[in-house]
Amino acid sequence: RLRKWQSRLRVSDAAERNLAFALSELDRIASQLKLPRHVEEEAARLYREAVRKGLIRGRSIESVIAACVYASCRLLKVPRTLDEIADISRVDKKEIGRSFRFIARNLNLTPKKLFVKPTDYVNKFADELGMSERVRRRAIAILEEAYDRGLTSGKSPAGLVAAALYIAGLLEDEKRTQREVAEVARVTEVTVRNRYKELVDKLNLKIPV
Amino acid sequence: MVDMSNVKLRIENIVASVDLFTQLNLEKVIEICPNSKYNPEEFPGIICRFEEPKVALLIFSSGKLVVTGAKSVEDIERAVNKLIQMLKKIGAKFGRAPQIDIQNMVFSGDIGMEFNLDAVALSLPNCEYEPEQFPGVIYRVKEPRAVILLFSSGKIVCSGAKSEHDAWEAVRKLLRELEKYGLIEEEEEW
DNA sequence: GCTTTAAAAAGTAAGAT
DNA sequence: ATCTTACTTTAAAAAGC
Repeated sequence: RLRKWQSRLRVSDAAERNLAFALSELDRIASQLKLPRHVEEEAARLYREAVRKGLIRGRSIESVIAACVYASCRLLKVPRTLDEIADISRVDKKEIGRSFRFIARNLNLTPKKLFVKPTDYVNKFADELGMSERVRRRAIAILEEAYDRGLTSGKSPAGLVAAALYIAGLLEDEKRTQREVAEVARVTEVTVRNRYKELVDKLNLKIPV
Repeated sequence: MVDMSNVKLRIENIVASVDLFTQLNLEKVIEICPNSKYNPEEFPGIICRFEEPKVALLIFSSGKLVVTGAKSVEDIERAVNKLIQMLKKIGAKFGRAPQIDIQNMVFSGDIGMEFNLDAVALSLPNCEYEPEQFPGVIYRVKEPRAVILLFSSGKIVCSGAKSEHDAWEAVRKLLRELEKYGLIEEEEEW
């Protein structure tokens, strides 16, 4: 009888210790990324739900917490790249991505709920690049036309937004280098260049020389 | 009825598990396998490659094998028989015919139509689409059990099926779902 | 869970020239 | 800048850690 009691206490002890560790890790990531409180709270809620459904088995607490942070950002439309989260997590991007897809599947986080409009990424990157409202509008118009022309399926949203901002910068005389847009979007210059070429070619954009 | 007349499937890889029903001394087996690798510390089996038929074999001391890279079931049978002939020279005894089980078949294919994957992901239930991580939509078919990767070009990859018939059945189910949610007739209106 | 093997799809990445 | 090579995703088995 007493033994059973003790083992239960031990189990709840371990569970509490794990939760405390998870929440402290969440706090660390949230503060470093300067995430709004509601995003951190949603990530905590997702994590508790994942624990309740036994989704942590076979995965590290750290990768699941990082995945919950990313999922929370997606759900609440607070643009953050997986790279930014991976930078401050001890777990690598690939592992966080796996945990993210796993919890998304099991917590019914559908592509629809997780969809973040390119517009939100345009604003985030433009903020970091100090670009004007005029450039943002232009970039969004380019992205909309690209979508209508079927040029965006399967492509990295970050790469597309980076290229659109690069082009909009040239058109509106607020140039930023490919290196600068690539850096904020966390893609390579080659990706920006490839998207840029395709958009300029297929949308017949006239770039001032 | 779903129109499958424009759909193509091509076999790319077959994985089979095989039981030779004979224990093997891998140290002896290595010496008769030309291009093979054996590092028990990193992997318990011998990794052996045949050029004809072009397959890769994983050989275990239990007498069980994994044959991969084949493009046909016949290739697997030929590879297994070839290995058996080699093992006989090294003194292995075979009391019964090997048991070959097809475990997985991978196909590449084409649905013959382009897709707006954002639209597919929005309406097709139980699918995954994370273009930042992988360019295709991932769709899991329960029965027959298989997974299909759908790309915007309409090209697909179907894996997990245990027969060509199952692969076609899985693709048929995906097409039924795409049709059900109005994702088939698009084309102009993206 | 991981290790090893094969193969395709399309996109992105990395290192070399 | 462009090329080549390589890695992301999917499935499954083998024996052992």
